[in-house]
Amino acid sequence: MNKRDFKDNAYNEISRIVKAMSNPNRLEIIDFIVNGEKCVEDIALQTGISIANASQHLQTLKRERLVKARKDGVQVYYSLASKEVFRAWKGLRDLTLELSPHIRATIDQIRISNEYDLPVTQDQLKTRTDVRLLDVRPKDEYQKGHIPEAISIPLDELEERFGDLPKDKLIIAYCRGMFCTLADEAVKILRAKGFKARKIEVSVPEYELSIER
Amino acid sequence: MNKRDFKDNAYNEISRIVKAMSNPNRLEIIDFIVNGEKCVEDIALQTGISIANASQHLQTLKRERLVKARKDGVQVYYSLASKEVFRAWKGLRDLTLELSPHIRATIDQIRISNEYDLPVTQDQLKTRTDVRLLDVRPKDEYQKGHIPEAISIPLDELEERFGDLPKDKLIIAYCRGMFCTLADEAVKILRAKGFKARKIEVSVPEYELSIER
DNA sequence: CATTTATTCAATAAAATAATTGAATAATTG
DNA sequence: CAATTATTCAATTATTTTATTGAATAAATG
Repeated sequence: MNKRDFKDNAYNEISRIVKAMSNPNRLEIIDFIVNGEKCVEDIALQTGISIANASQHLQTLKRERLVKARKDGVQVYYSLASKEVFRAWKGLRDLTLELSPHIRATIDQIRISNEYDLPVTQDQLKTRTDVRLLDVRPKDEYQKGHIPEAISIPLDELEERFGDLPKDKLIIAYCRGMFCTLADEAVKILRAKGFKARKIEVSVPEYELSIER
Repeated sequence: MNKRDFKDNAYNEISRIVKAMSNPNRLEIIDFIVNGEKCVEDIALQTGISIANASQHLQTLKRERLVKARKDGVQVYYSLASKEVFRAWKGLRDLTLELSPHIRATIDQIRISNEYDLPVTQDQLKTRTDVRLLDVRPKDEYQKGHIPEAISIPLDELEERFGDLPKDKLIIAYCRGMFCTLADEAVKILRAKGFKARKIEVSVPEYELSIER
């Protein structure tokens, strides 16, 4: 094999992987299943596309080995094939946030329109003892992995569980990450009830990646 | 703006950036200009495509702000817009190496067919004093940035400069990175002349990234 | 100012790709 | 066996992508 063929080979292979990630629906699927395996119906529901379409997108991702499938009864659960897939996804997401200031602005706007203070960074989190970390994702995602010390109150149970939360501490809510608004909504509700509450932008996979080094 | 519109917006934006990176020629261009700015002709020559085609691909990358252009007299020099672009590229490359073992195998085959020992890792590099680090890229790339302690002998000057290299030390050659064969060729030549020589896989941008943390 | 050189632009044509839908199929469970 | 769930298939449609020309533009040189 000559030099040119070798290079063509390599760049074509990368291109195929990148093309598999280049569709908005597939990007959203990746960003969703990062929080734990999900069946096709969950994914269709979350992304607002048809089940057949979701299945097809999942086949595309599977063909390129970006996701793995686990059959449990009649359902097939999909999850990311490896941490490396998450790293690549995060690289692309962070790049886009740098290159497209308007996306960053939209995120901030959503925060501001929900009457937010500045977000809390991950570093601040470690040094403060006057806070209570709150995971507002669905229970199953919490059970598959969460940030240490976090308690689980899924957003739709929040109204019934105000009693489990301290009034004197700052409640720091997190959810699925950058493009998820669960924690934003939780903070809004908590503030209306007189709690001190904020969102933190870090998600579980990002937290886990950050403690690896 | 509702939740769905916000998400569509975000994933569409990422998708546009990813699509700009999804073409094999553009991936090769990115991987090439990582080593310093290059004019259109250089890029066309390196990738084996026409000048008009190279220019067109560069416009696509520029439109998405992945590369920046600097005009110098009659030439336009292109380079990556930021470190974040390199990080994203590296994420995709590393992901592909994990997902496509056959690419890794091809790289190793090229190494083996050139009679190589196991490659030296970056960590080993720091602890050894019995080595001489050799940058075999074109002079201009060395001048734009190189690994500390490395001396510059472009591959096409190697035959005339054997005298500048020690016979008693291990010569560790590096070039543009994973898919570049300059260092492989240098090692082959050096060994034929009785030098102890190896390639190291790390490139300058990867080295710089690694010392950042 | 005319010429040369590098790059971009515009238009074309070819090719490939791929997104979506609904119906059909297959597998599992009760 | 009926119901549920997931996957595949085929057809349609749309869209995009890409390489190739040759002309246009811009800067430098004689």
